[in-house]
Amino acid sequence: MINIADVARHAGVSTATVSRALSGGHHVSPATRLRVEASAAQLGYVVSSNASSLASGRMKNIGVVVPFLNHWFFASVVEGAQQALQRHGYDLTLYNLTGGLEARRSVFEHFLLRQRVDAVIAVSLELSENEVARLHALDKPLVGVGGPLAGVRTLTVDDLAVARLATEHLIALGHTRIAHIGGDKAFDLDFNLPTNRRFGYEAALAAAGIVARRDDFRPADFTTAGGYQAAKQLLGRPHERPTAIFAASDEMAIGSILAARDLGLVVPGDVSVIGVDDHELADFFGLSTVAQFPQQQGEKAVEVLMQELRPHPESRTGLNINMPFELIVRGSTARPMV
Amino acid sequence: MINIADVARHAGVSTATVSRALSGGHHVSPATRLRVEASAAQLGYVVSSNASSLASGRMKNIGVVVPFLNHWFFASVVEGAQQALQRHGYDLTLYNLTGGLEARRSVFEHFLLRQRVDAVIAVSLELSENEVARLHALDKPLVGVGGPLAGVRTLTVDDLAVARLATEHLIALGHTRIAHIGGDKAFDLDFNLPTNRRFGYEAALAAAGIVARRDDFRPADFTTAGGYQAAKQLLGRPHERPTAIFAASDEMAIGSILAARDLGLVVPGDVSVIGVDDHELADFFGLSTVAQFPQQQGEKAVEVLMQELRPHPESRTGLNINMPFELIVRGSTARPMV
DNA sequence: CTGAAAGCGCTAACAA
DNA sequence: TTGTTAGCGCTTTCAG
Repeated sequence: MINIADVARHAGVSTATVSRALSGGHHVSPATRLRVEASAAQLGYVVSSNASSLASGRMKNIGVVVPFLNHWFFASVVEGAQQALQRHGYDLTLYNLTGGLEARRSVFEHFLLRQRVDAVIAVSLELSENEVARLHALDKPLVGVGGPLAGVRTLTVDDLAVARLATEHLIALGHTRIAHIGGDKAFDLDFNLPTNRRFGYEAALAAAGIVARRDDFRPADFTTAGGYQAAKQLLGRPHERPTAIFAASDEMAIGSILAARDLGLVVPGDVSVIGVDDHELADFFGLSTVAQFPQQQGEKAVEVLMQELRPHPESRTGLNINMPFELIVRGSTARPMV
Repeated sequence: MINIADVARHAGVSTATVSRALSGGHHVSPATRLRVEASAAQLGYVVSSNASSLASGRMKNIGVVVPFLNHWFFASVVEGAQQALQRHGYDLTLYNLTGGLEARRSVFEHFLLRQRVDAVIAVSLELSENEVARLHALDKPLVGVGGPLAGVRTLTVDDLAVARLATEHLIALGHTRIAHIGGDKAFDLDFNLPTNRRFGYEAALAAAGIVARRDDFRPADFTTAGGYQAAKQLLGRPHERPTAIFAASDEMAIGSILAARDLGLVVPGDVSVIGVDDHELADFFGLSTVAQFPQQQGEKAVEVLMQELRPHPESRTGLNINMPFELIVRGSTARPMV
């Protein structure tokens, strides 16, 4: 392995100059910088990140923690973050908490603290105060994606507004019997997104002077199968069948479409269906939805972090950063038949 | 930050002893080991991985390279690898090549060579000889998942056998008009899996004395939408409609099921459909399939690597390691109606 | 603008 | 079994 001394010798300068020339290039004359760069390239020199980190305290590596990876949303966030980091010359070290409580503890007690990362991005994770405190104690910037995390800079979409928008779309089309498939309690524990979306739905109804019937809400588990089952119950009722369903995720919305079909109902003729996410299958199913952009969220998280990692964090944004969302109307929503 | 010297002082031993006690614990008396461990715990000491790596040459970190993350199969492999690595006390640094050629070069020229990783796992990636050579030159073990990579230890499922098994299942049920939806040329570039699966299909037919009709094969892009379109073509033919479809992925198989339904055909009454993967939606759609176990593949890749990373690699397995697969029969396949 | 030299925190000979 | 000590390769004052 060829090291900084080799380059210094080859370029006829000191190792200090090589270091300076290769990192930022401040306080080095253009001429020598060029010479050093040429030597480095010629010799195929690559800095040893360990030595560099040890000496400088910068790791050029950030930790990303996700609950699981095996899910469209999380995978997209990570992918976005990875690409953004790569542009900045950073590595991404991935931790996923699928392994349960033990894995979680081990991540926080050993891995994140090994001084491997400059900062941490926590995706859809409700960190305990203890966990947050630990990170803060180490002076490691932390940004959250999609939770609300006490005292932590977090990127969130306004779930209430998202749900309101979706519901308003249905109301504007003329629907008055609008059911909602939301998350069950298990999901509320880790991020109270289901509750927020339900509130948004109810707020939109209320604003339109519609009273939400209690049995027009059904909890499910955010999967296609869960949405299917919930929709079957909703649509199979002999009386007062809803003419529209707002599902809190596209996967549940797709389940609803399939449930409607299996009951012989036509979408959107008999039931309109709208979801949230703009999942990769949404287009195929012609599903109207409120898109959120997970990849972009990952990228943005990185930008925020880079900001914070700079010596003098200028223009720090507020603690809560609102991410965009957008109504996408496809074929699954239409005016109700009279 | 509290360091090894602090622990040494607290435990009344030298830093060398602390180092030994905390890593493996060889050549240390049980008594002092206990004492050191107690001190470390009490002080909240965590080794600086940089210093440790710099001194030892071991990074305790492995690089995983995937073409994209945003896909069930890759995400599952990574998840499996991550969990296995965590058990071994290793970190996982993720590289994805979604960014195109430039990103790819940058990964290989800078990131992987920064001496950050002890080894590399390449998932479904056709590495160039140059790229492989580079890694070998650095003495970095490399294991592939799901390609065949020249000169590299690779985990593969026998795609030919997988396809044969699926097709044989249909033949055994009595089908003779069996269509195949495979991958198009674009996919063959990166891993010639589509070709292998097609060969397996043809081999099974040939063994049963069935001649494969040319127009019973349709290429698609491994997505649900692609499978849907291909199946529409296959099933919409006025004459000699196939009674069964073998799709090279579950997503295409699901597309086929939906296409059949839209044509008013009943699955499996009018058409049987079988896929490959055991995708998370397979169960929901009652899809018969040949399961492969991506998570397990990720774990296995780690085991192989750990083996190789040990001082004296015992019992090295062959270059090609066959991964298991399994026929799972659900409701989408049945005897053809006579 | 450039060089000399002191660490960064740990591991691994080597000695004891 | 334990301690001493010389690096690992780089960054960063501090001089010049």
